[in-house]
Amino acid sequence: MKEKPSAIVPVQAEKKAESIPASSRHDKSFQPQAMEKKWQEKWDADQLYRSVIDESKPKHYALTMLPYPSGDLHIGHWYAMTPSDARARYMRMKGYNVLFPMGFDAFGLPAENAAIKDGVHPMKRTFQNIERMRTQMKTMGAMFDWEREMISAAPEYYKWTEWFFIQLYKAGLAYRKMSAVDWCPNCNTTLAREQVWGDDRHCERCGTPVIKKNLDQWFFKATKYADELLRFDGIDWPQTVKTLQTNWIDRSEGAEVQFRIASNQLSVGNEQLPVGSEQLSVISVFTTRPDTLWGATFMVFSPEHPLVDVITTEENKTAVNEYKAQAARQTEIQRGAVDKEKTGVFTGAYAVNPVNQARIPIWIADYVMMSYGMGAIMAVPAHDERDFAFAKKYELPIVFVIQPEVKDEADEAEVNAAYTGSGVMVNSSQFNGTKVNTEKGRKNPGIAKVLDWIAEQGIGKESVNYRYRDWLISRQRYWGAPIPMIHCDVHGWNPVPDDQLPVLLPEDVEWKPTGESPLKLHPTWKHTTCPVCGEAAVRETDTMDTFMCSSWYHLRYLSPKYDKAPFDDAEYNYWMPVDTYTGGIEHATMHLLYTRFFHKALRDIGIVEGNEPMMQLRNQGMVLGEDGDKMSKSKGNVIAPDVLVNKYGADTVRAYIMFFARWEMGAPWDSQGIEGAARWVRRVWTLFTDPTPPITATEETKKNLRRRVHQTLRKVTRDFESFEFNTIISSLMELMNEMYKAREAGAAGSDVWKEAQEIYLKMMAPVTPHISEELWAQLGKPYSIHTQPWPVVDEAATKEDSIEIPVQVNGKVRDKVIVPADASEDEIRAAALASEAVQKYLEGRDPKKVIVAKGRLVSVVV
RNA sequence: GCCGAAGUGGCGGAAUAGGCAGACGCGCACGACUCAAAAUCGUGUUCCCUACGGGAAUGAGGGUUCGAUUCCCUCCUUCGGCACCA
Repeated sequence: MKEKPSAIVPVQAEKKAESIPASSRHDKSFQPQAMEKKWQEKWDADQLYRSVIDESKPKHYALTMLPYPSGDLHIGHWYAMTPSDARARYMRMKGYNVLFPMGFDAFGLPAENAAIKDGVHPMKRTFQNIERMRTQMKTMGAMFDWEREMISAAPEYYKWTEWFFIQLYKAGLAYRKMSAVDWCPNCNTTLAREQVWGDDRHCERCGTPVIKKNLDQWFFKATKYADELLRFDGIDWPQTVKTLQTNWIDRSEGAEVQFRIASNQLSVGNEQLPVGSEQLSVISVFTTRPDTLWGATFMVFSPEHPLVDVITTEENKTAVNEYKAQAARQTEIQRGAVDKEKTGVFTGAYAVNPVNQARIPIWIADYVMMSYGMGAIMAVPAHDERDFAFAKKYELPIVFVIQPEVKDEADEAEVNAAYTGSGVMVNSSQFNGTKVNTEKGRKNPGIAKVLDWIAEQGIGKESVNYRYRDWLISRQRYWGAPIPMIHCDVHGWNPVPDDQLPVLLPEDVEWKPTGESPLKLHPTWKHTTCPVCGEAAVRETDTMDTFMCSSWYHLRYLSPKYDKAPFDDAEYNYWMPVDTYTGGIEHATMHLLYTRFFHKALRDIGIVEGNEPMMQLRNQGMVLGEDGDKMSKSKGNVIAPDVLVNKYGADTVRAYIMFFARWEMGAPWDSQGIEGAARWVRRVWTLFTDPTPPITATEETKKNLRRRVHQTLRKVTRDFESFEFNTIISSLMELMNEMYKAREAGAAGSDVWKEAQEIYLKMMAPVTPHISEELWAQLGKPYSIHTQPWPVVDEAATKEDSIEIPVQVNGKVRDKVIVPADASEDEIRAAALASEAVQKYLEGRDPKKVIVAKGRLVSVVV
């Protein structure tokens, strides 16, 4: 056995390898960096990737999620963009007029935080970063049409972001409300519900746990579209995204039931009733189990419920206030801990169960959340585990109203736990004997009957509740699109008139680490006049969530310089909707849900058409560091694409990105693995550029080569259609190996060889656009390969003459027989049974059964 | 707890319709070239066995089938989402 080399040796070896540029190691004629630059400049000069309306061709709008201009292009950007580019290029060759634009999601916190640190204005920094990233992006050799670039932080863009806000406001879809909202103490701003993540409820951007604050904020009425957002008709989106959105919206069917507060308990000795208390005698609760109403033996209010103070009796005030204070001190995480023991206190008040007039006590407990449903519940301890635990602890009555059909179980259940299974209703007056199953809503016969009855009696109604909340738009930050609203003491809130748009961000702002928005602190900016009366008024100083900017950017690409409207109708009519959208799945319940909502809102306003903005969605995975961890500067495992491009050229980086993992899965980066892609690109170069030996190949060799070419074309075409990029590259590698063999056999230079070369370069062109263009030119073909039609499979050529068929005996492969491809079942059977190996295993016995899977396999059973 | 995705060699991964498991590549080993190394080219490379030949193997166990990575059931692990949601 060989010893492993000592530690010194590999270090030296590495050093040596590093010092020689990979590209010049063996083949002086292959200089990818210079060659790539040459073609990029030519494509640019020729406007090869300009996409303009062409009614003679079918259109294809390919969109990949736009980046935030952080300042440096990351390998993750390459991973997202270059396969999307390859797909767009493939569609172009298929005959589509393809739009594949790129832009920048340029508002956002990092630039503002950096400004607070070093005083550099976010505008300056952002546009510098964009310059740099655009230059870096151009090294990818992607077919981006830079004439259509949009930058969300540019006034000519955010003018229309503001305009859209006003359209939503005018349509009644934007409103202002005081409520308890999520606040990130690090980012010093509120966040939308979707932007709070994980068990510890942290900020999606910076990871800091959020807190609750009561603030007056702007919201979009996204919940109006909850039901429609649950439907994905006519769109080809990954099931995982649809599931994530469905779970996020979390529709639950049930009933709203009204309980009267027992009047003698109402606010004893309280002279001044607060606003809204005239309706106090009735309180609504949401329940998914109206069939268990007869088992509601108490009510529980959330400690924050506004009516708690009103209903609490004098003798219970101290305990209630103490409990409220203690609940307020706890974070939502502490309160949300599932295994926490239930606690609560009695308010002294009673409610009346509307179905049986039972007088039931009202408690407060922190297991009831103000943020869901009505902030109050009817408690049915017999049939709800949480209510059961609570009732046991505080010795509240437990009345079973659903009886399992098997009696024994019932007896046992009554003692130990709540019963949540199916059965028949009992103790429920006229409903006794009604069957109940475990379905939700009307599908459950018990629930359906009770729903009808409570509606008749006027004590409740069928109702649907969602976890989904309206979209909180306000951000207390400078670097975003201003919310174009003006407040006047007399006329309230009014939109900025259209002719005053955009409301520009002031440039002369001071950066103070106080956490307050510089817009608020600016001495003059917010002072303006009321659009209604012309008197002094103030501007809204909050800006918009940047997800607002990205909700419509796909529309701005259509006509980024258009100044009469957010987009030009002619462009819209030709290009929309987006045909293929690619990007990360982390946006499933954020951007991808916001943009669907936004589109539906615009549709109802009459600005856009159709029910969905993006017809097909595909998600790529993530490139991890070589250590398998998420890439981060602090871990030092970041892979820089620029370094790779300098070493290998863009084609190799593109090819490796498409090859090394299943695109939708992602995988850890492998610095050695990229050598394989580099080798492939170089070997293709060598194959095409080495002098051609004389043609000596047999007809059979040529026929076999042609067969492989067309089989590969069929496979590559199919894989492009289905986004299976890794097998595109492996198929191309295989065909290259075959071509080397065919060359060895003297096929080079033949007509079949020339066809193989042509098809090979065309298949390669979407993946490695530069070398394909170069070799295409060297073959003397007309410029450009990227405008060539995708080759057509010659099905006849793909047919095999003879096939090798494995023969199994009792499930194990024992031999392989070669038969003509068109052999009949009988012929295949005969050939298989004639095999010596098979005869050996038969040992003279007759086979019990012989199964012939035509063209595939023979299975002999003894 | 609920919902979803995924478990295949040393590694990334492949396997149209239930039909030869491990394509392609990395790595490794050996050989050619070289004074030598790198690069390049060639050969081999799932594991086990006294290696001719045979056996086992796609997270584990069971089932359906002539035949299961693929279909069904139970379980385990990892990742992601949601969660006292009424």
